[in-house]
Amino acid sequence: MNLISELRWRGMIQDIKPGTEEQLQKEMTTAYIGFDPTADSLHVGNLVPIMLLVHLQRAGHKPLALVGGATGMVGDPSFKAEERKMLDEATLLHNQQSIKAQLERFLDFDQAKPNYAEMVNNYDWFKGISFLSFIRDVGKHITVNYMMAKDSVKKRLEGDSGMSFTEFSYQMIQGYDFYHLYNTMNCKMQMGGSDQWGNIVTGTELVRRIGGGEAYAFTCPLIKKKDGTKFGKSESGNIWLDPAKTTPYQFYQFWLNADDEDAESYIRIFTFIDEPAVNSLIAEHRQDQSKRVLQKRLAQEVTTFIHGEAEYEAALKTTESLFSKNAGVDVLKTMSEEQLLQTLTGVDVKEVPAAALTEQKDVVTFLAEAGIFPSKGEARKLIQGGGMSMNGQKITAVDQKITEESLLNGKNILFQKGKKNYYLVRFI
RNA sequence: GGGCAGGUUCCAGAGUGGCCAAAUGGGGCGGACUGUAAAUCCGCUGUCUUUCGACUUCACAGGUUCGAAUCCUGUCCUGCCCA
Repeated sequence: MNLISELRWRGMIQDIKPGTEEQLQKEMTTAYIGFDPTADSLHVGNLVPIMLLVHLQRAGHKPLALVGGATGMVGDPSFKAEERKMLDEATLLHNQQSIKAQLERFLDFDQAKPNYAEMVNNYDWFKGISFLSFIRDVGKHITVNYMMAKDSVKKRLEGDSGMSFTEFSYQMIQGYDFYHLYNTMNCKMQMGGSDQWGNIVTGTELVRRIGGGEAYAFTCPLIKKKDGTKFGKSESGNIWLDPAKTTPYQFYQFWLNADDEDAESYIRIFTFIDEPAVNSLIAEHRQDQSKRVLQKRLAQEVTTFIHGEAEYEAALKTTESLFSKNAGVDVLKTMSEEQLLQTLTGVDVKEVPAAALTEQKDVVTFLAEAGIFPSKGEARKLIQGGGMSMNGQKITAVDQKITEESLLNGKNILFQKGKKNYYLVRFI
């Protein structure tokens, strides 16, 4: 399958340099995408670049994942309102290693394959370059006028917070990455989100002006939610790929909660389901949206891709027991503690000393001490707002006591904060 | 280096001596409705606190005043213009 036409029907092509498609058809092409080491795990926002690399490799080309050790020290100003805080070197190093470990699970690094994936870190080549040699050998080839004409830069120039020279330099640094990879690894193509287009084109310009070579690129539209809010966040923050940060159950829930409209584009972007199958799923979805056919399939595919089959099954089981109408909490009551814990895999567990039971604490104090709320004030506020349930029953009084009678099966209490946040309290 | 305009709570943005924990909008959270959706409506949104209230905030440091986000002095930072 032709990579570009595959990505095109999925709605994953925004800008594309002329000749890119021809290049891909002509020969096995090496292409790269950069990842920012801003945290020690990738999150769902990074999923699009990952998908691009996977598609690339499946189409027989060679993917490079670049971890931005150097660029991470500078910070991309593209379309951001303000300069971001800098990370220290130790943190960056730690983050790079964690990200590398994650990426290794999605791409095929088997060197026996002609198009095996590779990982590079731009810090490796930047650490040896002096400022003087850089501005002389590289800076010479790009005019400031050219750099300032970029939309990403213009926005900051027009804003009222200014832009430091450090940030302004960013596109040169990233551009040089491309040039470097072109020279050392015969990498002829770069991909990225559409906010990267400006930076990417600076790279192709450097390849052309310094080396006289031809480089290609395309970008993927940024994922937007229908309501315009940022993709990849939930009430509790980022959705991480690291199961220690976001449990597979929570991860599954994130996708299951996709908006009806968004689900139609997500299923194309975040799964590998082929076009006819996607079309029939969408048709089925439109017939009766309340069944959430798309969301369920989407959540299944993505969870399986990231966490594996077994974790998906567990997440599904947890979801069914917590949200299904006919099962619900009543079923949980009949379970042993072991069954309960197994059923509720991925739900936040809070451990509380068993002594707390005999002290007849009121819910507010109890919840604050159990760590479900940061303070009594917040616990009270939410309870008064009617947003807190215990074992499936709404808590109506702030002075309700927690005693042994509150126990679900003699051992635990299941709390529900808001509509979708569950906490299992275990007494130890 | 000179001139001008600014720095307010998550964001935008009012407030220019007491009625200010600070309008309004956005965002976030919660509730009702529903399909664990969207739209709509309602509530909460500095921290702690059962109520009263206490404490910390309007760039930073001092000062004037019974009382300052608001006035004065200095410092730092930003934008625009000039050099």
